[in-house]
Amino acid sequence: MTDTSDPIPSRPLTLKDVSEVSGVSEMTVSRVLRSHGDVSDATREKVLQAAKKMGYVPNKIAGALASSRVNLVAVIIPSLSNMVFPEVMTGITEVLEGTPLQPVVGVTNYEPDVEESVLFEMLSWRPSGIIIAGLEHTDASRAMLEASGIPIVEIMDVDGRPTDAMVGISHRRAGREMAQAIAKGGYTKIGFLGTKMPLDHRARKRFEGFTEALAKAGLEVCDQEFYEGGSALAKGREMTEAMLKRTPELDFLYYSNDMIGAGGLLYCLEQGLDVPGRIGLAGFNGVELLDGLPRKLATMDACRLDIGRKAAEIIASRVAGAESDIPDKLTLTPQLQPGDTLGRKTVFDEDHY
Amino acid sequence: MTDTSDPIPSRPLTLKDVSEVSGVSEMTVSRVLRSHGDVSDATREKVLQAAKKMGYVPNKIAGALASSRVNLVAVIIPSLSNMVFPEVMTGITEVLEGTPLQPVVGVTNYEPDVEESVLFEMLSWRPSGIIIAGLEHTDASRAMLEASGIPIVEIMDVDGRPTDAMVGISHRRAGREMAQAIAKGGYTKIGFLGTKMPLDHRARKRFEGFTEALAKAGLEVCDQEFYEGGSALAKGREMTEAMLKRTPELDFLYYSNDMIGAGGLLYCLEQGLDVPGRIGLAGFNGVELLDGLPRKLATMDACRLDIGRKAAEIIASRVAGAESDIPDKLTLTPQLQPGDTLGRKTVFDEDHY
DNA sequence: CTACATTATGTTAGCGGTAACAATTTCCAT
DNA sequence: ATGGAAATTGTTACCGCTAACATAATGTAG
Repeated sequence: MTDTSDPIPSRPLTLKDVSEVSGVSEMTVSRVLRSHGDVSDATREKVLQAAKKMGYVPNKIAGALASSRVNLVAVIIPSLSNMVFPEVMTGITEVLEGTPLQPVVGVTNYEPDVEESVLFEMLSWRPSGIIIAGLEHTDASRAMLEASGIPIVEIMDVDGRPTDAMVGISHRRAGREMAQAIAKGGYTKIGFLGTKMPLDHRARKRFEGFTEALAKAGLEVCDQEFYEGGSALAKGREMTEAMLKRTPELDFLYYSNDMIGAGGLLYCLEQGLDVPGRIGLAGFNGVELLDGLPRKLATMDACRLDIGRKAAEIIASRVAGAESDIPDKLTLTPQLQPGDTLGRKTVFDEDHY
Repeated sequence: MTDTSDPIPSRPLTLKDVSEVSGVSEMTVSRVLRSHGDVSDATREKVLQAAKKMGYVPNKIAGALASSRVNLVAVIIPSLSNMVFPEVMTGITEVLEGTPLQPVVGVTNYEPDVEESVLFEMLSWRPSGIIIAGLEHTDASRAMLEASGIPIVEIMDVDGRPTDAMVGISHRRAGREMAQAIAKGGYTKIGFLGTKMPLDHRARKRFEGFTEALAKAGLEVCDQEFYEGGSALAKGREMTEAMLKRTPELDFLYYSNDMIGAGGLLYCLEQGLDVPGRIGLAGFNGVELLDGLPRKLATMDACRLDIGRKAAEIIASRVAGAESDIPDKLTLTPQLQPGDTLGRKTVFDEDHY
């Protein structure tokens, strides 16, 4: 496709090269390539052809420096390996595709220090906006965010004070609602299974809301267990087994995410336990994986797609300068999906378990 | 942390600002901040303190332009939402963390046109290297890759000719080996379930290798079904049901990925089918999810972590200029993991199922 | 056919850093 | 002292592109 007749193969092409070939000034080439300003059809064609034939790729670094405009949006998230953030990314990408903006992802592994350095790294590219997970950051990170002077959207969580804009759900409330549903279901001996939480603030807040609402209903968490690393599905299975052996009287298990919940569900079904009669189960997130399970695990959708979309919309509208109609602080409301594992209704007969 | 006494809040700080505050030239500040060249301890301290206190964040755009060095590695992959690419990313990140390089991800959704534009976009930032999934690209993409003059590693697949370097497994061979194992297991009526393949070349190649080796064994695929979108686990379940109803005599199902395979496995177990006696099952990828399933699905590890690692190592060593000992074309060899669903052996008694 | 708006192109001066080299200063061995 | 190497700091000229302004070409109303 590209012209291979060029005797000097290497040095990347510049505007000048294109301008020489097409016989106009660099500025005109620049205008054509950015479709900015008036250029006659004739020259436009000439330039486009030349650029294409030569295989010219503009240097955004130079462009960004000259125009101090960088169409990148930094997205800083804790992890890519659970199913939640990829879906947020999908939402972001979806919206940003309709704009000149482009997401750039940084991953922190839930570590504040890593977040700090990733943030620094990203800011040094002078992005047009930042989408960052969570409301908890190191002092230095917070200072950088504030000093950056660009739109910032903190996502996932709304239990706290954002630096700028915020889109998410209340994990405290999510925990509370689940606790209420459990209490209403008549369960009394409740176990909790989750990730080691010191760094996962959302999981922690759900747990706090959960215990708080349980307490209001005169209940408490009778047993709990935490894990780290490994296959979440297998962990859910193992932990459930361990917990039920240790505390057989439990009649409800609340999992901090759907994956370990699914593992627990599979375990309980294999054991022939009556779910949700003998024991109820619930997870959190609403991952689509659940659709394929033998029985539908109770869960609460974390609104991941929407969070991504709204966050991107806020950034996009701020960058476009338009007075946005999207509120700065947006609280989405997850719906509790009782599925087949919460509430002591009879199990349908057509079920094979 | 940062000094809030500054009366002019906005305009991002530059080297000059730092140089004025610390009373040395911009160049010296630059040297300190890059720990490059000789600077006396006294000035170094002075500069570092000033920079920190002011909250200075260097402008990499300017730096990159001036030095024509950009420590970014473009990583172009088809998707983030299945479990395979995040793991590749993990491998890449792991290795790159020990270098000044930073990965930047672009997602193509398996669409060649999107790949082309993502590639263009990325190249316009003049990255130091490219890691890109697959060997199939549009002519224009290929031309850009060749013209870029930077190290390129095409990953996942080795069945074809790379532009530059290549790390992956032979999907044809993976398909063949699975077919051979199935034939050896004495299965004869084989069904195939997979994604709609026109765009997923790796899945296609596995399928080709699979049918080819089956043919050699005098066998053929009796029934096949393809899906698109939705929850893979649920799809696997549905497709399996549909296929077994349509073609009940099937005694083996080969799935193009573990997720739908897992769905199929769950379905078969629910139906009380004797697995792997009455029917054998196998997937592909070796996702850790399988560890939590009631029975271990036969699969073949796609070496994702290693692919990511090796690809990153190749880029890193090329960028460092060192004559690398890593070969340019690297073929990893996935191991067939028969699990509990391939081979008509008895299921172990200590198993709970 | 002038006069003035309109459109099309070119020129100049940076954007904020860094390479390369120049100019100091410091430190020793002589 | 003293010359010269080593260490430290500064100066200059870009990197490749774009904003802003200048200029040239074209159109068009009076």
